[in-house]
Amino acid sequence: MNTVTIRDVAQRAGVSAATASRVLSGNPATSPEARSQVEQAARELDFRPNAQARALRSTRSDTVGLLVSDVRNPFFADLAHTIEQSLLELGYVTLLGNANENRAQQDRYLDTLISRRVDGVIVAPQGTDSASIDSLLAREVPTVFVDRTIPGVDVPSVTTDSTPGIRAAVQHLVDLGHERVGYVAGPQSVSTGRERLEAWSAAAAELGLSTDPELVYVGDFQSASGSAAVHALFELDEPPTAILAADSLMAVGAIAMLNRLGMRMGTDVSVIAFDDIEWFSLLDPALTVIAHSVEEMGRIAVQLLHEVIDGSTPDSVVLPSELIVRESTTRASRGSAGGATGGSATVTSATRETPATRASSSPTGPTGPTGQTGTTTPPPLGRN
Amino acid sequence: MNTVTIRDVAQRAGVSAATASRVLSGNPATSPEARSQVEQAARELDFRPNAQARALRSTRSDTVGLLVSDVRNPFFADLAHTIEQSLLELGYVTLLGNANENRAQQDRYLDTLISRRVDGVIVAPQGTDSASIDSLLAREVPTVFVDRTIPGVDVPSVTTDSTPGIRAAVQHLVDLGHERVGYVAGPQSVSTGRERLEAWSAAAAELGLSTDPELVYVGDFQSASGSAAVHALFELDEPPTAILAADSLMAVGAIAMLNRLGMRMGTDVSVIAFDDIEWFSLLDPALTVIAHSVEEMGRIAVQLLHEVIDGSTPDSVVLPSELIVRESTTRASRGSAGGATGGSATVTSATRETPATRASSSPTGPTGPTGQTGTTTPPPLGRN
DNA sequence: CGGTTCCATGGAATCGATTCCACGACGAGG
DNA sequence: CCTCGTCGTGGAATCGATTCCATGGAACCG
Repeated sequence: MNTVTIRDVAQRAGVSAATASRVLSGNPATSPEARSQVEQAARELDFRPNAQARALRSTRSDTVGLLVSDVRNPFFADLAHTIEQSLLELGYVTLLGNANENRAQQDRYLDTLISRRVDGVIVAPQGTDSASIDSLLAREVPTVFVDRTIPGVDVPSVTTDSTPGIRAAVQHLVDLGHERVGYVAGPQSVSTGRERLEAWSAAAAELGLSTDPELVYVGDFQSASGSAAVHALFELDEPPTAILAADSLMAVGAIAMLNRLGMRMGTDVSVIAFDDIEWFSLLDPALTVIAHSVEEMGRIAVQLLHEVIDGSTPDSVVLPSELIVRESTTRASRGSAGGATGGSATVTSATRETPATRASSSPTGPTGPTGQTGTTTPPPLGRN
Repeated sequence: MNTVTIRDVAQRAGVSAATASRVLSGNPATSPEARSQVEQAARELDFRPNAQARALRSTRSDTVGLLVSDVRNPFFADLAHTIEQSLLELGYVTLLGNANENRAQQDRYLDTLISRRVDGVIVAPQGTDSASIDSLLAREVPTVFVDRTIPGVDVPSVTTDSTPGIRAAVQHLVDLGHERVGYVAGPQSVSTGRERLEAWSAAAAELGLSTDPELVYVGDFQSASGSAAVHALFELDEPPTAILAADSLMAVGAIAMLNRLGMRMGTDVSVIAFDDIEWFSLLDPALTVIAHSVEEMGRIAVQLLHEVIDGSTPDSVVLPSELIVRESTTRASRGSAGGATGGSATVTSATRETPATRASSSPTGPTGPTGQTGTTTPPPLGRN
């Protein structure tokens, strides 16, 4: 590895290393001649400052660590993308790590982030406690939680309030005459898994769905568990007439298993997924979903981190969720009688989602606090 | 930021910094007492070595840069995932960057990777030339190309030979009676975009599809261009009866536009996509695709980089592609007469993909060289 | 015209871990 | 008993950029 140091640049420019450094870092205390000489020398030598040496001395690395649960989950891929873009605008480079929905791997990654002295960390945390997260906080590394939280750990966060979306979904299913609905829950070691299950249970009890515990299957946010859930739910004596999955990957697994079992989504079984993914509207029938804005979440996470790095302690933000009704939810069918879905191809494509089909959940006022420390009014939920 | 240095550890252990360093880096020239003392002190102080200082002195950062074109593209998300996991096993941390299918952003990222003195770089390169890539090579930074190459730049690479898959796809469409097929090409500034278009043109000419240039629409590997392509293709006087899209995102865009135009995939128009994505088989009808193994590609990329870092210059590897026939391709329909696809739901799900439906492309011998420097026999194509 | 301020500059210290080199102690072999 | 080799150890140099501090010259003011 050929290596050009600032001393080489200084020598070629006929100045000292100190002056060269000042020129290259934009320090105003430099003469025009020195400036042009150094800049030319740096260009000629294709000089790239050693970021390690710089960080060592100046205790800034201009690097932010981002730890997501699973890049292959489209929700986190989108999130990683917006966060990375926002950080780039602020001059930070992103060190992206993948926890694989696995606490050991999360901790391994956090340890290297600490070693690298990143300027800040954005985490979608696993589990309920973690030695590495404690370490992070003990060292006062600026940290922000995104999508998920850890109870009792006081860190600014951006999360989604799942309640309005789930409540609207339950209401929608009740309106369609469903009584037994299967719920494919996320892991109870993760805050979103717990909150969504609670919201589900509360809404089901209040709005009159069956609260039979057999109708709840606890998965792990990965697609295989969605398949397992559907398999289990349809072996019950009284199988459900609809399914609600707590994330997109489990929804994918669930739909795959429905197909395998020869059941037609929208006709035989209604399906709702949490998380709106671009291609969910391409399925036939198009999937009814509970949506929340990934872009918003990513932007706000970066903004919060920026404030934490600047020394303030911003309030946590809770974003709303909303139900988007498409075609995968229809009137409850007794036995396997066909539902009321569109039959011919042309009708199907004519009834695709329009703005009017959205049952939005009170997008005006702030959503209630969900155990967060401080809660500011959420910005309006925009779709890219 | 509380900071514990190796001197603090040494002092607490009653030894010098040199000895502490030796203990912590596993140097055998240490006494058992020193070892236990230092280890205990390090544990008590929760010492994390400053990776910057270490890298500065030892000229190793144990970090590899990975530059993909777009994390939101499921193909690259999967690729990033396998590469990251493989690198982790070798003790490297991955610095993931996103070029956004944009050369300026790619170069910006490569510059910071050079500054950080990463031990190696894995790139899916944009464009046909790049000052930053030249810089990389001039500095002799170990580099490997993945999925794509840059002509004339001699760097080990793992790529897919698109030819057999595309040829099989064309043959399949010819067998179904199609004559006019729309091809949604990738950007011609990217090697895969060029190679796939060439393979397409050659196969079309040879096997008897129309070579009308109006049937080729050049997109940019992102979904909006797939939509635009379909929009344009179906305004032709003689529209195509089938569509082949050169990547998954453009296929998504194309399908969305077909739906919007009220055309039913599989019935009115046959569709084939390059890249097999998990949920493509969930579409109804399930999508016929040209597949290649992401896991293989990721693993091999890491292995190549490992060899380059060790000082050898491994041969490039070319992986095969194969056609997987599902339900989105049916006999050519004249006008809008219905095709021969399954009508009832039960039949549809009964005819889902089985191993027997795969028309594999000579998986035994090595595929011919496609302009690569050296080409080794590709390993067998396994699916997770 | 003398003294003060301002400014560009270079020398040297610094960040924290690694590593070269020298030193003392101890055991073995002559 | 002396010497040589081995081994654990500490001091100091090192990596490369930044930054504190001192310096000398120019400009400015009374």
